Amino acid sequence: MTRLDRSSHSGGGHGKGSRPLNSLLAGHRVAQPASAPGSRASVQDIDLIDILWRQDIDLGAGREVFDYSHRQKEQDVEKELRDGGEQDTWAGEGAEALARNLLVDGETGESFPAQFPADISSITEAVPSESEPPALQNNLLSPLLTGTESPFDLEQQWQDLMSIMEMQAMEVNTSASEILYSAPPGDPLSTNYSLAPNTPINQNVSLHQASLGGCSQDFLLFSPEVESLPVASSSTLLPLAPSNSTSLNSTFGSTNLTGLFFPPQLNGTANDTAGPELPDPLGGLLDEAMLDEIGLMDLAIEEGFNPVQASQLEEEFDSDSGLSLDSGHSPSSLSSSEGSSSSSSSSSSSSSSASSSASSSFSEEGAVGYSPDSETLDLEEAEGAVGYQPEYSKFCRMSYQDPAQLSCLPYLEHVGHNHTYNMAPSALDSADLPPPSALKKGSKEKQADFLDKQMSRDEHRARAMKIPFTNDKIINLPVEEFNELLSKYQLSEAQLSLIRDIRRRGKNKMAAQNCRKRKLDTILNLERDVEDLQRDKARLLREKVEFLRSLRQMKQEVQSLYQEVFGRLRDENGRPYSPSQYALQYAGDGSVLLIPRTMADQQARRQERKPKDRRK
DNA sequence: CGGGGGTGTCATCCA
DNA sequence: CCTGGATGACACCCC
Repeated sequence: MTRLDRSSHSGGGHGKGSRPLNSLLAGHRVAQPASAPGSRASVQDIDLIDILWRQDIDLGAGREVFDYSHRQKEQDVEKELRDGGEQDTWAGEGAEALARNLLVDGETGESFPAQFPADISSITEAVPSESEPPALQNNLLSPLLTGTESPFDLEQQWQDLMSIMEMQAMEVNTSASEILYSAPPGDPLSTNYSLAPNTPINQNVSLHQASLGGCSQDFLLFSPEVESLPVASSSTLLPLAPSNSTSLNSTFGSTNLTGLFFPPQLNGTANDTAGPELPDPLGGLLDEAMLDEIGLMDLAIEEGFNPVQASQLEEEFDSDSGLSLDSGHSPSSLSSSEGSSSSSSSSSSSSSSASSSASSSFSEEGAVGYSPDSETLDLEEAEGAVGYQPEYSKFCRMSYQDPAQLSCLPYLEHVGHNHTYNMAPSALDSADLPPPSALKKGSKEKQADFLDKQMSRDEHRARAMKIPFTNDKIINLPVEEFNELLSKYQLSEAQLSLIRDIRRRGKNKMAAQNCRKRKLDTILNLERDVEDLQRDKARLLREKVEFLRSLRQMKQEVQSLYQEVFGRLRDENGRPYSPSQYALQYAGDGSVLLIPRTMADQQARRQERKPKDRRK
């Protein structure tokens, strides 16, 4: 059994023990599709990770740090969406953003609409007309939408949105696209959303503009400076008089907003052509829309997320406390390498290969090392070698690989893979049987030939030099016993030298095997670590999206409240206030003030400049 | 035939 | 100094 597992030496099996490892590695790096059963990272997972990559880019971390074949795959997918073959996706994103009137921050790699400043002004100032419902909406709603958010938060949201959008765009080409665009039935955005799966970026543009535009006013309500505001006059501070608010409700009802989110003019080009007469009147609303979209995206993410994997993630998040733990799973983890040779258990739990698990079986470790190579089949030595193996187990140190397991079936070990190159011609000539071509096809000769092929170089040499004991012993005996053994025989200098070489080579051979195995395990551990980190990232992203969603919900509630309050306000004549001329401000002491728009805008601008100055 | 993976070996460092 | 483990580098083999 174990010997079959550890048939890496055999030509036919060609490393059954190690092949899976490499296949795994290859699968992660290049060949295997991410959704292949053997692959642990699904497309969705990778996409999520990509989102976080982008955030890393925002923070200045180069994506190439994490770049793997995932990126390759993603690029392939994106190539279907894009004409250009950008090397890097976010470079491509930047190009695309430019194409859609976006500017890309060269420092952060972040995209933002080129006309963003204009939008702010247009939103805050260019909509005085009361007869313009969208403007009213904007003026009404925008203060509430991002009042608690700094521009940075908004840009973060923007980044999230972009990332998620891109992910969506990618997944349009995948089977998950249906899932992605199946929004909850209750969500009013779902219809619009599902209608434009192929133009997410355009939506992004408008949304972003809207969000940033709305941001400029959002300080009104929650401005900490409200108290210090030279409130125009007592006349502007009006009692909140309940009255009919039908017009406002019909105009500003959040349920109606959805229809405004994705009209044709919201596409980037449409915005350009729309001109000043469409000064993004939906700014505030679109901020909301963006949040809605984020929520949708979140849903998309969550649904697009491989459910199995998601649940897996949940479990693993709970169970995985960190990389160290994970690496602990692995027997031959980096930390274990120091003591790996002294403890069989250190390699027993190896996740990876059959060979490692086989090596954990101590009973089979008997002749760790060289013995299996052939001596056990040496007719002259077979008895001694076989009989001796158990003893070896006492003395031999454990190794990752235990060639000993092959000792019982050495023919499996060396079928078709005899490293007799470099062999000294003299030794070969003197030791070898006549070349196969010279042999008749008798069964005995066949067997001899076969056995001969099983012999390693050193065995041939040992036989040629008439070494009176097995290479197994030479290699695996402890020093004392080894010397004792040597002393028992009258050996020539050449023989002694060969024996020493055999011993050295044999030990080095095992060491090399261990070394390679360890290296492989290290790589696997690192890959696992990477996967864990990716999962962590995905989890964090999901949490973030969740937070954004709840934030959006809160904003919606505040917005509704704002509408409700504002809609009930009446002036001295009993008429409702125009949202374009008045705005509510939330004072720090909990009171709500009604102030003229102009004042509110000024204050908003003041608020806006402050962080900018601070940045400078 | 060339490349990739596995293996053995050598040289070297180090404990 | 000897022994042996670890490892990079190289050569070879097999597929």
